[in-house]
Amino acid sequence: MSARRSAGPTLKDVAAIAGVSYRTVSNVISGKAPVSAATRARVEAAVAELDYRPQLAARQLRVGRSNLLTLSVPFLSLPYFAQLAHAVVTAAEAVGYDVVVDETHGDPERELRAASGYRTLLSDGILLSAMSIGDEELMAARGRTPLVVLGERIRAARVDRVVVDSVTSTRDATAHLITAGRRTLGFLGTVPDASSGAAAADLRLEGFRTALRAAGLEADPRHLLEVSPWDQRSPDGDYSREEGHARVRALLAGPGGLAGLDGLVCANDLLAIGALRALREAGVDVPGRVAVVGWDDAPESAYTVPPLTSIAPDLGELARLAVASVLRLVDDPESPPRVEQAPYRLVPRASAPLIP
Amino acid sequence: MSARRSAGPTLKDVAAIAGVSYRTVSNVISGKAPVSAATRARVEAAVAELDYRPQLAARQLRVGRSNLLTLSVPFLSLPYFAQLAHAVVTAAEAVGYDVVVDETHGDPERELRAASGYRTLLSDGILLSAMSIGDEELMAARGRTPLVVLGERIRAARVDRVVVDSVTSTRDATAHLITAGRRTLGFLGTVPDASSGAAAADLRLEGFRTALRAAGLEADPRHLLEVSPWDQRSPDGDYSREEGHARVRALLAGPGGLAGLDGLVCANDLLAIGALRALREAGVDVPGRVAVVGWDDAPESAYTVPPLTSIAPDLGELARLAVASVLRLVDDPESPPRVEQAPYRLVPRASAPLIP
DNA sequence: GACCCGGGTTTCAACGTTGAAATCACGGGA
DNA sequence: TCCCGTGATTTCAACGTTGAAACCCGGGTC
Repeated sequence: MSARRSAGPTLKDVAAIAGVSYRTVSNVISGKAPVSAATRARVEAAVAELDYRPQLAARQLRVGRSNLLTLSVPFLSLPYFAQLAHAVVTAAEAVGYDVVVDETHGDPERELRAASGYRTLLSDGILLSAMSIGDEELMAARGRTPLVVLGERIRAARVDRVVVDSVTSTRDATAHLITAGRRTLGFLGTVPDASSGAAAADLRLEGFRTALRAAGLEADPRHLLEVSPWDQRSPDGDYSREEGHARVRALLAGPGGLAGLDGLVCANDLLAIGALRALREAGVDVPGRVAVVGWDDAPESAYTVPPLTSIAPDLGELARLAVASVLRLVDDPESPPRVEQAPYRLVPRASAPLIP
Repeated sequence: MSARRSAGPTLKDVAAIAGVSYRTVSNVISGKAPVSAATRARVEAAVAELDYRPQLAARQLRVGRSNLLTLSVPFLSLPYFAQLAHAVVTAAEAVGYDVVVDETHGDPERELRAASGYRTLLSDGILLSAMSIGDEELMAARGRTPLVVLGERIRAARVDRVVVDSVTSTRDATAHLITAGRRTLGFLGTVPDASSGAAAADLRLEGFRTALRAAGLEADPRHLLEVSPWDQRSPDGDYSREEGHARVRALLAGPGGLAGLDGLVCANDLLAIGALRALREAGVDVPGRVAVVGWDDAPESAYTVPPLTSIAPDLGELARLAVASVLRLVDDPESPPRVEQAPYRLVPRASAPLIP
């Protein structure tokens, strides 16, 4: 026997029981038109009896809205994106929207498909956290669905974006180390090829350099630690704890060892957590000998040994701005693109105390 | 000026350009009916020219499927649920489904709403990870939408479930400590009120006790550490690092102190991570004096100090089983409910070595 | 040469909802 | 008494797609 379509009562079924036209039932449910108290009561009873639920597909077909947003991120399993997803779901819910989560695994093809709205045809808007694709590709691939880009990888002026300023935030983090008296600073997380790598990392490196310049310092090239190129098969990408661990261990094992390094700025918290482990394994005191700062303020960063000083982006605000932006585009597709900034703050912890 | 509906070309638009009936365009796209090579080419050209995308709402209305599943979890920001969401999205994608993520915050009302399918009317099935509601409530609230429950909180026979065996897994973890020579064991994560608390925690406690009994041991009641009741406002629930930290600190500060405790089984990794911090702060050597095991194998657990021994549920398999179950229900709503088990394994790390 | 077959294509209707406009009931004002 | 207005309700059509069935046409078959 073939599986029948799951029936489900319709407006007409409810109407039949309540003894009214199905349009009246619709009126009761939507509240758009006035309905007498008596009929309203009858209709509501019938709705309850049948456990009627409006069929969103039909409604969407009629009104052209699905009240669904798509959030596209590389990996939901990374703390940053998990937090982001949490924030976006919360922000969307506050305005009556649900969120479809799409994972791109950092695959350029999947990111393009996400930008085009391919798998998500029924969503009213797309929030895309890009990791592999560039401006031109994005602009070429985007479809009619309103799109807001999260993060600084994309810099095209013609698309809406919500960002946290990587340059100034990392500058602040670096300045924090300098204020604490650190003079020989390193950066963990440079990327081999600027075009294929994560742009945010470049910007953070730029912020690092800006702070050094402002203090009249310069970084030893040996202290700019490059991470491995992106690997599709790795579930964690190249900004992982493993990568941080491996890079710092390599530095320690290298000819110069630490070579006087007394402060390490990491492109994100996971790298920093890996770095902490490598330093600990080598018996290097943190923060005594080397101070460490991260970027993300992952929940676990308050529980590392020592607790990690980090840049905490305001993801709640980021999500609210992003949702507001995309809904603005839904209302008015002609609305000119904007770039909005979400705030951040430096969270000082023991890995980089102000008094050394 | 009112915002116009975002137009978007339809089958008819494509048909007009290609010079065929719109039904033929549909045939080309669905591939259900044979189409000559010539017309296929013309249609495909027209599709490309207009950048046509089928309107899923209309398709869904017609065929009664949305190819959308809803995953409902308490908090996406907790590592376990983030990993779970990742696994579910991946498993769903493999069979052509997208996933809508719903966060309940552990709110019973929201869990019931999720079970009923209220906010997710257009999804073909629901995967619910319940935290607050019980069997009867769930059975009363569930609607027509196929539902699969994840986890052991719900024990009703009349609903499909996919679980990881909490009792035997925690028994294994406890036995691991006993094998390593630990004799005075404690459990972190008992819940004050069995009915309102997390059932998984009860089962894990049961597994803990089973292992003790099998070894002829008994737990000192002082070593059964109860966590605070669930608090809606806390973003992390009662199974948090903070809670683990606070409870173990309280034990250490109490009259008996550790009182000989040499092994601690934790209901999840976050509690264990908090416990590790409290022990470290008090100068208690782990694993020298106290061995610690967790449950979850959160990614960060490999990077704690010392690295945490943990039970690793196979979430990939869990997700695949869950998706398969719910799709089976979609195909055949009458299909009798099943309970399926996902495997787990013990991941030994330094916090609980076999040789003390 | 009439008939059938089947690939290719089209016509028709329906999925469940809502905007727009028509209809109805009723009471108050002229 | 008649008309109007307003609140309440209904009729009508349409959103874009697909299942079912009809249609068309050229090539065998007898």
